[in-house]
Amino acid sequence: MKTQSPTNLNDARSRATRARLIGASIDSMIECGFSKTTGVEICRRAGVTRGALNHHFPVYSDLLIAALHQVYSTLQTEPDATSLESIVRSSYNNVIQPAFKVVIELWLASQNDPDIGTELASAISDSSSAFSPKSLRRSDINEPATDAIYYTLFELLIAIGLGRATSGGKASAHEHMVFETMLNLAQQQDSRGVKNNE
Amino acid sequence: MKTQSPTNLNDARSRATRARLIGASIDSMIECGFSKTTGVEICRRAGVTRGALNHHFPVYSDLLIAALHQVYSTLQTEPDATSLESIVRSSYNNVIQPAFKVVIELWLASQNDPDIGTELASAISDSSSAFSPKSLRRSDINEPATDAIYYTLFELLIAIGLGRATSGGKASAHEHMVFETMLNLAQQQDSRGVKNNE
DNA sequence: TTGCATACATACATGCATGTATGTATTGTT
DNA sequence: AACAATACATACATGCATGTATGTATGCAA
Repeated sequence: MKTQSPTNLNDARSRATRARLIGASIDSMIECGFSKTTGVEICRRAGVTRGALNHHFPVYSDLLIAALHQVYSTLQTEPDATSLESIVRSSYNNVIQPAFKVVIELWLASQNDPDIGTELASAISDSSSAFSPKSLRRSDINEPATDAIYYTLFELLIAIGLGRATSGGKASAHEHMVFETMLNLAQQQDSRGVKNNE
Repeated sequence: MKTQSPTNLNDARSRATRARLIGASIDSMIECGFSKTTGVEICRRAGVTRGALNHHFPVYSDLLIAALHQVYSTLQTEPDATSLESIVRSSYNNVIQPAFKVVIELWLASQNDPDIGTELASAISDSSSAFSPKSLRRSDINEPATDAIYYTLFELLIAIGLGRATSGGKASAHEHMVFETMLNLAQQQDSRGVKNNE
């Protein structure tokens, strides 16, 4: 029978091995990039053989999809943010995470190899929902004239993330200046929004 | 003797082959990315065999360095720009070039593989001189308080370049809004600079 | 025209990643 | 206890990129 006790030993072992493979995939993509993240490298980091990887993920791209879903789940913008400023702060905390480099790597990899785009299509759409400018847009304000501010802040977040990704995860000397500028823009927009709603 | 007529046939042939190899390298890096740009792929595009590549570039990284130098030479910001706005316009025309993707690819590749960073160190320093925020800073204005504007514009240029690189070279639906915002920021800064100089 | 250097092309050996098939030990079921 | 399924490890074959060695044709100089 398929039905087994919930504290199945094999099941727990499988989950642990899967988690280690997924974690090793993320670490490898952060440190080695997308193209140098190979099955051999993942198994080396996870401390298992390729037999284990093939057993749990017969289709290699499924492992990458699982890893990407885990990355995106940790990079979700706070959904209950009320002001644009708070959304900017929350998103900033996302893009400065080392895992954000994986998102950028995937963008470029799927552009360089269309097959990757199709194989990881589900993960990519997940990405857009987590980082789309829509998450930056307050539902109570939607004037076309102010879209530029939202998109500009969105682009600046991406740029900061790229800067971190290309600097070993460390902030550049001027990152804080850019962040302060972003906060100013967000606060101005927030105050305009309040005035418009009054 | 080494001294030959300036219109040496062999010399012209060599230059032509080198140019084709360098051009094929750039094209491959734009279309296939850094990691998938291989000696085989370059030779296939250039229409020569790997023997020719090895003859002209016994050290493979020398070919990449030559290709990157050519990329950077075509992405130089206009040195005689007078206003910040004109510099932004000029830099914008650079980052929307397909070749700018090569710059981003190199940033990530050298981060993923430190060996690449050391091998292509000369090309990378070339990059910093071509895209450093210093090129955005007017020599007549250098107030620390206004640095944030320059760095913010710099980051936005990078973000636009990344957006192009991850969208097949085509502009996103909101790119023009961001560009207009950048021009506004630049014009405001320009007018403040004039007032300060009066 | 003879000899040498240049500019390639071809061929072989090596390393690495992947796909796949099979062996094996542990776990779970009856 | 016997059988079967799970969770691996090991081994083999293949493809691709690279390094290198050698063959060869053309240009150039004496």
